[in-house]
Amino acid sequence: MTVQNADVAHIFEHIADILAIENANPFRIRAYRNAARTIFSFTKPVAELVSEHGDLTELPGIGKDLASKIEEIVKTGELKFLKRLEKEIPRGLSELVEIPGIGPKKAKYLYKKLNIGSLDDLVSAARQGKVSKLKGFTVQGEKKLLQNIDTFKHSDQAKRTLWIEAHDLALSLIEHLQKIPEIEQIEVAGSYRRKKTTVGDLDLLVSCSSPLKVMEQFKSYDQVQEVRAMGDTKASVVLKSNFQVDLRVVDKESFGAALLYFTGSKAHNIHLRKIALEQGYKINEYGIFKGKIKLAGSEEARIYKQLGLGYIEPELREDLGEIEAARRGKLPKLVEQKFIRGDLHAHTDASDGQNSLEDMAAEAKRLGLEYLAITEHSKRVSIAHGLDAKLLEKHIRKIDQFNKAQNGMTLLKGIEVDILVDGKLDLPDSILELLDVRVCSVHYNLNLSMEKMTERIIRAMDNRYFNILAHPTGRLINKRAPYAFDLEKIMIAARDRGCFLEINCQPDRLDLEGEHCKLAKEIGVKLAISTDAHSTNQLHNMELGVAQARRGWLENSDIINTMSLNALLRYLKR
DNA sequence: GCCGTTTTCGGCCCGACTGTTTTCAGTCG
Ligand SMILES: Nc1nc2c(ncn2[C@H]2C[C@H](O)[C@@H](COP(=O)(O)OP(=O)(O)OP(=O)(O)O)O2)c(=O)[nH]1
Ligand SMILES: [Mg+2]
Ligand SMILES: [Mg+2]
Ligand SMILES: [Zn+2]
Repeated sequence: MTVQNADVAHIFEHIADILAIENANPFRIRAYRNAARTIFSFTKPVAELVSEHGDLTELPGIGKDLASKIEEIVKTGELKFLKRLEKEIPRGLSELVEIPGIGPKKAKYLYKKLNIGSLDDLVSAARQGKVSKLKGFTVQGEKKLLQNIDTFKHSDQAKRTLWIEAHDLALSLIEHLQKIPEIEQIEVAGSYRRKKTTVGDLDLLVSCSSPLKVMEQFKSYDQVQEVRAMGDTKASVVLKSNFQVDLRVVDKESFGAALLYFTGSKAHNIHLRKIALEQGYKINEYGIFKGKIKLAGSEEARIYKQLGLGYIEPELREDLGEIEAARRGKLPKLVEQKFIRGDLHAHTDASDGQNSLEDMAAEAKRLGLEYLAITEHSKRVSIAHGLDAKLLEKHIRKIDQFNKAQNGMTLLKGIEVDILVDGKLDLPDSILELLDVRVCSVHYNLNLSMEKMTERIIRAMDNRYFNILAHPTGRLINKRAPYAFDLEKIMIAARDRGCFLEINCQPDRLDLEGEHCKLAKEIGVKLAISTDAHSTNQLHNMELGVAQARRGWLENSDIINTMSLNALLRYLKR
């Protein structure tokens, strides 16, 4: 198995943790964290770059030293430098800093004083009351520590919360807070606002003339389990679900600056603040300042403007080139929900959907769409009552019948046809030919080698009736990793054959997601944003996919379902 | 450890909350 970017990133993060415990230069530590972030979000495998003798130092934050370390990791699968560090600091010690309230200094202190080298060591020391006797700890703190360790052990740290679940919670929290009439503005910031597929917590920002009231109301939310911190302007609670919510309250003159700060990302903030310094300004969550004079603060856009930058949409704020683009006036004009004219992947009760064809069409029309493709499963997916050729013919007639009635909404004759293990499609060309659009997907035999899976999909694309590759990576967030295949090769093959890839809008798929979209744009393959709705409600998920497209810098022209129906049908012909 | 149309050395974002720190370090956002 070749070394993945995520593996390299994890090694650098681990090094940063150890160096922090060793009290190394904080900027050296940051350099490792920055490099980890850069590599993690780099769209191409660094292993590939190494084998092609590419120049790793062209990546931001990667210099000579880190480049050679990456090369060593890719070539040997390990890093001598890390081995050396691990001899000095036990591996378990970096677990400690995962516990809220324990940072590198306390971890080192516990190690020095009590020889605590792992979470288990810490638990037994705390149970014996040894921790509370140390300087900087209390009996109460010791109790809380044991609780925090317990919840940590019982939660899956790898699991972040789906954006859509955070969304429901956010609505409920907002409703609760808005009972305070003095509240002027309220916004959910953080990764939620940047529309990441998953979030680590919720970050709420409020402007209000009486902050104390807001803090009290926040604390009284009935799901609050624990108050982590509670000050004059800032509070942090953990809910019964072990989900953290942060609240920041500012006055309205600072709302824009605070929104900018709280939306992040952290890397975006640091980069903006660095530019501000270079221009003789200072940015904090209260505004942008020249000396003591506040130049702006109530609106985000005015802060960007003061720096000579165009407004940067939240979805782009990852410090992945958006600030440079803004400076050069080269920001993309991102695709928007209102430009989406149709949906190319939906199911009805003819296979495993919940609603009738008529209901789905009516809802799509209500949502302002011009066309909706009905794409039932094919026969291989028997648990979903996939259609065989005969049933599909019946289905085709039904759609023709529907369209005759001129409903102000055109249904497209489609199919979600399975890509079989040998790369053949699950239905004969003679029937595929009769359709307007064919969505093709892999549902079975997921454990092929990378080469076999890539070959399988490309062979399927060789079929001239192949239009759109559905949920291309096959991952299910928090449940199933993407199957092994070469996404870049697939994108190139699709582009060269006039095929397209999907941004599947199901909340636990979001497949492709933002970073993949960026790669698609670089390669030049166009995408379809499709809900894969199995009910009328799920037709509303379009905006989740649009958000991912936006995170990937995509514009209207990168998305085929921004086209009019006639243009699209011509475009699909191969 | 990285980086550079003000620099190849000397900077590297900025502030809130907590605890016992009597003047600030640690942790976190
Ligand atoms: N300037 C500055 N801002 C920060 C720093 N850490 C966090 N922030 C800002 C930017 C973050 O997006 C925002 C919220 O912090 P979070 O820890 O909740 O991160 P975020 O929501 O981006 O990701 P998440 O999904 O919650 O892990 O606070 C920092 O060290 N400096
Ligand atoms: Mg957050
Ligand atoms: Mg947060
Ligand atoms: Zn489907």
